[in-house]
Amino acid sequence: MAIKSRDTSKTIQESIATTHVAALDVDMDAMAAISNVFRVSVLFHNQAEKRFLLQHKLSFSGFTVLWVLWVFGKMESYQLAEECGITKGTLTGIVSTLEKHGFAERRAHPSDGRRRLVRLTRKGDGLMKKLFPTINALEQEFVAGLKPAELVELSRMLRIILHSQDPVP
Amino acid sequence: MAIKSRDTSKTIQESIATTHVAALDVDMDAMAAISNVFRVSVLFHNQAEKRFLLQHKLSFSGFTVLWVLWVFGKMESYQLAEECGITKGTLTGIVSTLEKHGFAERRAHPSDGRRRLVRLTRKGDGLMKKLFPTINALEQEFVAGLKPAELVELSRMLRIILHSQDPVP
DNA sequence: ATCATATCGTTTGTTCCCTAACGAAATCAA
DNA sequence: TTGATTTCGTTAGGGAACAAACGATATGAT
Repeated sequence: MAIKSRDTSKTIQESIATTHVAALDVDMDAMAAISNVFRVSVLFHNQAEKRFLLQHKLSFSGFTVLWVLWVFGKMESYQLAEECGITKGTLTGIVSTLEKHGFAERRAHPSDGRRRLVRLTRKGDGLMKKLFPTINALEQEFVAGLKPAELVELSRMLRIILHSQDPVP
Repeated sequence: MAIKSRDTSKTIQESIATTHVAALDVDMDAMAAISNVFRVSVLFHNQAEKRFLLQHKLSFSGFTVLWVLWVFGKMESYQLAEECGITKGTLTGIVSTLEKHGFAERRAHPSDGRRRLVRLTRKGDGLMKKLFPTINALEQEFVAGLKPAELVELSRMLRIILHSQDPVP
């Protein structure tokens, strides 16, 4: 059985791309880093959907919305959209889908007739209790090849990127 | 003027999430790492689309297809889809959009009547020559807060994750 | 030569995602 | 109090994403 963990070689795609743009004035290291962030992101997204989410009629986006509701409790739509990183128009569709499957519900705001409150149903809460550890296990599986110190270092570097892109108020 | 680079503190979202799941048996470091990979990915995607791509009637996916065509030359559809990490059905739609805007074109395969060859038009090639350095500049902007050695280390760790998820043939 | 199977690109149907426009409700001004 | 503006959530339209099914073509076996 071949040992495949701790393989740090370039992927095929990375190698070909590197060769092709070698003549241009390009920062290869920056390109490699961002490209690999994308690949990990897409890979995790697909794995999570196929292995755990779709069998519950849940898209990754739907799971994200449920997760935010689970962590923050009931929320108003515009906050929820902000937190999930999507627009309010998109959120309307996702919450409608979640409502159709009985995972979330909309309520009227007690004092403001324009606003709606979104919250988990009992069914949605139960689903999250079951699903969250599963997703976390997948996260562990993804980073299993990294040493503990490396893992912390990875998060730290990503945070540097995130903070550097913070909108200046 | 506040110095905001090299900020390695947890984001607000990370803090709240951490507190909420503290009681559960959860690997916080794995959760933080994957979550932050996602945030960087979404952030870059949105910035690239809004600042450089949409003005050319190009989606991020469309740009990806164009990029692969630019690097690999003309390709058959099924290879192109594979390389872009999307399904062939999705690729049909994207190539149709690219064709509509004159960036790419479909040709018949010389010997196999089922296959199609996709390639850049002159207009598409010119667009990539202009766009690629711009995107690379955004990549540099994103990782500007990292020291050169850290940047290399970041790519290395992401590759470990990618290779660990390689499908076993 | 014929029939069965496999492969390739497209189409179909659902969901997601955005921007832009809209109606309802709240707020503010005069 | 009336009228204008702002702030909500929803809707509309287009592109993107997937799986599944569908023709057309190629290839294989008999």
